[in-house]
Order: sequence, then C-alpha cells, then structure tokens
Amino acid sequence: MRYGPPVGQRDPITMPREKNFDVDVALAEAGKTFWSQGYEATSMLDLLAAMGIQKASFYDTYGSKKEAYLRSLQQYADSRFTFFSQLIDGMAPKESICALINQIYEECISADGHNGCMVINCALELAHSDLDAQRVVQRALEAHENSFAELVSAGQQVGEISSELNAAATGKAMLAMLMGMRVFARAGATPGALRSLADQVLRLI
Amino acid sequence: MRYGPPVGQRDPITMPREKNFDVDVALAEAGKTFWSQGYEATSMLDLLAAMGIQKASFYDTYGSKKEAYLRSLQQYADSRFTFFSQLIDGMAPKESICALINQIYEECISADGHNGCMVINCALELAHSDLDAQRVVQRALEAHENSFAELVSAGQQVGEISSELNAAATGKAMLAMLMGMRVFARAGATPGALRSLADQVLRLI
DNA sequence: AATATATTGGACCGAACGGTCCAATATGGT
DNA sequence: ACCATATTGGACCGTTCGGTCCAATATATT
Repeated sequence: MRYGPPVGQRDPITMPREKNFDVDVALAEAGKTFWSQGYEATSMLDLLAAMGIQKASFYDTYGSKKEAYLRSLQQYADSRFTFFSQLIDGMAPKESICALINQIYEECISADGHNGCMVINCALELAHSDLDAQRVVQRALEAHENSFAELVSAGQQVGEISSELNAAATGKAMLAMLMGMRVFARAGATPGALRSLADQVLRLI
Repeated sequence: MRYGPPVGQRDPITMPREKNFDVDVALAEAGKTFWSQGYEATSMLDLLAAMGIQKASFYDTYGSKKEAYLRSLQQYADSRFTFFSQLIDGMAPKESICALINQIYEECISADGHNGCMVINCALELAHSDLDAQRVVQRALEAHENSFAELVSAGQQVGEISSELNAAATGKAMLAMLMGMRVFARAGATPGALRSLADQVLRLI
C-alpha cells in the first residue's frame, strides 16, 4: 500500500511510450523457432534473433523462456483450431473430414512439413516432465479428437457414415493415425508414403 | 604416488586388465535415461549416475554423448525387433498382428508406458536435425512397417484377411496408428483411451 | 615382481546457458 | 518542456554444459 505522495507511481494522465513491436507477432516468431528446433535445443540467442527484440524487452514482456514457450504453444494450438474450424465451415460432415485430412497431408508435404505438429512435438519433449505443457497438449488433443468424433456422429445422422461405428472411438482413431502421419513426416517420409497414409485414414469411416 | 620407473612402452605379450563393467549393460542404462528424458535434457551427470561409471571410462568407451545416444538407440531398436519376432514366432498371421497390438498396448499402460517409444521420441527430437539419428529411425520404422505388411500379406494368402486390401498401405497405416497411440501414451492418456485405440487398429484388417 | 591396461575421482577447461541489471536513448502523453 | 515508459546494447552473474586430462590405484597376464 502506498500512502504518501505518488512518488514513482503511475500517473493516469500522462501516458507512457507504447511498445514498438507486436507482442503476438514476436511470440509467433518465437513459436516457429520452438516448433522447428524444440524447447531445449532453442537458445535465448536463437529466440532473440528470430523475434528481433532485445533480451531486456523479452524478459519484460514474456517473463522467461518457458513462459514464452507455453504462450507460443497455446497461440499455435488456438490458431490451428480456429483455422480448421473455418476450413470446414459450411461443409457436410464427411466432406469436412476429407478436407481436414487433406489439409494435414498438404501441410506434411509443405516446406514446413518436416517440422511436424508443434503440439505433438511438445507432447514428446516437454509434456512428459512439465505439467503446464501437458495440460495444454491434452486440451488441444482432446479438442481435435472431439471435433472428429462430432463430425463422425453428424455424418451418421445424415446417413453419410455407417451408424454401426462408435463415433468417439473412431474420432480418436483418426486423430491417432494423423498423429502417426505427423511423426512420419518429421522423420522424413516421402510424399507418396504420406499420401498413402492420408488415404488409409478414410478407411476408418 | 607412482613408484618405480616412468611409464614404459606397451608390451604385446603381457595382457591388460579387462573392463569390470559390461559395456552393453551400461549402454542400456544410458538408453533408459535418454528414453525417459530425451537427448538434450539428459546431462552427463545424469548419464554417469545411471550407468554407474566415471566420466573417463565413459569417454574411453563410448567417445561422446551423441555416440552413446546413437548406440543406445540402435541397441533399443534391435532388441525390440528381436523381441517382437520372438513373440509372434509360430503364430498365424492375424494372430500375430493381434499379439503385436496387444503387446504395444500393454507396454503403453505399464509403468514405463509414459516414456513412449524411444524411436519415436528420437524421430521428433533428434532425427529432425541429426542425419545419423534420422537413418536409425527410418530403418527401424521401415522394418516394423514391412513386418506388418508381410503379416497382412500372409494373412491374405491363408484367407484370414481380405485380399482386397493393399498390404503395404495397410501395414503402414497400422504402424502409424500405433505410433499415434505411443504419442497419446506419452502425453498421459488413460488406459481406457489406449485400449480403445488398440481395438480400432484391428478395424484396418 | 614386473608390466600393461582399466578405473577412479576430481581438477580443470572454454563455451554456452538462462537470467539480471543498468545507463543511454527514443518516444509517447500532458 | 516534462515525465513516464519502452527499447537498446551490453556488461555481468552464477551455473551448467560437454569434454579433457592426470595422478593414484586396482587388476589382469607373464
């Protein structure tokens, strides 16, 4: 509590200088580096170079390397989920599933494809020992799993998908296979192998 | 203190003292540590404590941290492949596939299950930037993929599996789904979720 | 006993690590 | 002009990193 004169206290009338870098943009650049190299293998020098800011600005804004990592991971997960939702907006259930699979396939064979999925990378590197990371990963996987399950269920209701299937289990299975595909991609699989895998996912419905 | 004359020259007749630790056993202990923590997150202190040897012995025997990692990874891949081969020895094709899936499921829910598969862990952490690691990973994945494909093909020949299926693509798909299962396990999935995934793999044949 | 090697335990190395701190300076508001 | 803050660039910190080296000692063979 401060009872005396407002020495050193913020004056609501005079406003400070604003940040001249975009916090989210710089965070995204940090995320790309973490995504490609992993958490441990990324040094502060790597980060600052990618973000284009100085060390003091980094610690003022993000607190620590791990906090920045977790924030960038959450940002990645959120943006991917939003993107996927927009991608299938207005599509029929089965068409949506096909679109999602093809989108992931395209990403796998793209220039960044060998980086795999940042959530999966985190699942294996950090989520094993860091509970905060594990929470983010589990929520992200759960969200995608539920999306697939709901699409399967919706497809069953409109008659596009056999009602014999267990929608929840099938959704989980599709996600698992796509995760395997991401691992294959990061391990350096050929586009042909990845295309084959993408086609096989559809055999689950 | 050293008594007597200074260090003499090597005598090809007199034989040296033998190592009093088992090189492969110590390597396996190192492997367990790498498996659990990953390459970057494992320090030399971690390694030496797990292996029960001194730093000088380590560098005399294994050369460097990375060489030890690659050797332990190869040892892991070899021992797993041998174990799987023995597991299904004498079994029918489809029975073999079921046994392999159940074996992996059991490992996923075991005490070490949250460590996932060391080959997959390496695929995501090191194979991305280290060509030697990538070679080991790709050969291991290829071996398992071929095993599944051959089992599917054999199952087709004896009428256990529909001849409509593409054996190579199906084998790859099964491996991908099991890889996803391993990722789920390392991310902290429940036994029930993993059981569901194991059951879903069989829907591919 | 003599000799050759293995192992130990720790000192030591240069480099890199994540992180703190500060003086100088730039930039926004009133 | 004045003030509050943001940013810079770098010095600096203690720690840990992977790795080297060495003297002392243990263990094998001849």
